[in-house]
Amino acid sequence: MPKRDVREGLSEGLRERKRRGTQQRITDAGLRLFIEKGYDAATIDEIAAAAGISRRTFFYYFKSKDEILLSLQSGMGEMIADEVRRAPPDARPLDAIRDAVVKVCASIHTDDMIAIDRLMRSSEAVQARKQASYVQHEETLFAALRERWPDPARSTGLRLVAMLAIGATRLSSDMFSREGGRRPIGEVLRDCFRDLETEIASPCPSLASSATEGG
Amino acid sequence: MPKRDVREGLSEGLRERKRRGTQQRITDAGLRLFIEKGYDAATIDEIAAAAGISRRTFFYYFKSKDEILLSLQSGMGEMIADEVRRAPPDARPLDAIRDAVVKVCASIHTDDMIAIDRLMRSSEAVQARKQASYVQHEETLFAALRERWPDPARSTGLRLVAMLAIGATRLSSDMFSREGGRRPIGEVLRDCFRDLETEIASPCPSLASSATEGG
DNA sequence: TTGAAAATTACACTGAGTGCGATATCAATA
DNA sequence: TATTGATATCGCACTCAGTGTAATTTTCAA
Repeated sequence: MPKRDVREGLSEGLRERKRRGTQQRITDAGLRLFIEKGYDAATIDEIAAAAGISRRTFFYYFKSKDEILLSLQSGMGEMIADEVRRAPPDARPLDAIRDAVVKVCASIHTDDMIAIDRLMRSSEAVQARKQASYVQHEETLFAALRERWPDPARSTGLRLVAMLAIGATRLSSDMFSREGGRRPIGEVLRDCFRDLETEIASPCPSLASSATEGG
Repeated sequence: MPKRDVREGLSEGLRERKRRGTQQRITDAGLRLFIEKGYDAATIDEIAAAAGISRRTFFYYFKSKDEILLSLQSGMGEMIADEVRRAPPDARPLDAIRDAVVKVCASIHTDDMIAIDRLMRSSEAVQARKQASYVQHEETLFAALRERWPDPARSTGLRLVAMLAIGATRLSSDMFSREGGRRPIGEVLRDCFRDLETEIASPCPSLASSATEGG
């Protein structure tokens, strides 16, 4: 009698526990070695050895070396999207996202954030993949926005708002890291979004604007 | 008599001509092979052979395989920035950028654009580096914006406007490629920027939307 | 207990990218 | 013309990331 696999999420037993353990050990070993010797100098052989597994098993857990770093920020997009889904329906999308981002970022260990950010900066390829993961976040967020404000006429606009919001987040976390975390991330974020609104929304509507003027 | 090295840009002689020729041959060979066999399957050995050079010389011209593709869109950022520098000073930044982007994109062969876009989509690493190059464009554009509107208080806002504009460009070129180039790129771009303004600038768009409800 | 699925491993292979050193070519000068 | 220095070209050997394959062990459910 099959015991109804509905309990999938609970205690998947030894297998699942081991799996999580191994994954964690790889991440820890990787992070430690990256910090110790730099991203490029730390080889997969070393990481695998430090994690107590074989080289081949590493690739069973991670598709590539940079996934170690990428996996650390993979949940962000979903977390922000979830917050947005909970936003009051009469809010402006941009406000809803700002509040969501502030809330999510507040829940992250800032020390780790700075360390990881520094690491990512040390390799061009990783840096590039990080940017790509932001695009992923944009799309996740966009999906949430469309659920909240389903009018298809607004779709493209919402896509851009998602871009913008993730962009502001990117800029904020950048500033935050470069400042060494002196100001709280929430504050940096709010400032960014405020500056954005000042720049976009308010500048004198009196000026002749969108004339299709060739130059 | 040293002939005034000021003429650097003109006909730097045989050496420079050869150099450009080789670079072009590598690019051509690479592009052809990428299209023929796919990005991953085309090896550097093959590309070098097809370009009539040695494998080692390839790396003298390009830092890596993906640089062949990246080099094709490397000028974009500067071109847009130059256009922005020429914009009337009373224009709104976002309008200035939009016009600049429309102008620059109009000068690009769309067939190539679509082909290259498809290629980039075929490799995650290249895709990632492409995103990274957009960030580069953002920064180039931001520099131009700061020259035009130097008020330091607006700096962060302008940084975000640059993000936004490049984002709109990214989205447009994405839509354009996915549409297979049916609509002219300039039109797609304008629509994007218009949708953006509608979504952002208007005080409360959530109430007065024409409910074009679809499935 | 048994059998399927998941996890782990070794081995061999391809291909990107680098370091090094040798040789060739260009461009200018004595 | 010979010399010289910078720029190009090339071959070789190396490291390392990532993959394919196939064999072995471990977990888990029936």
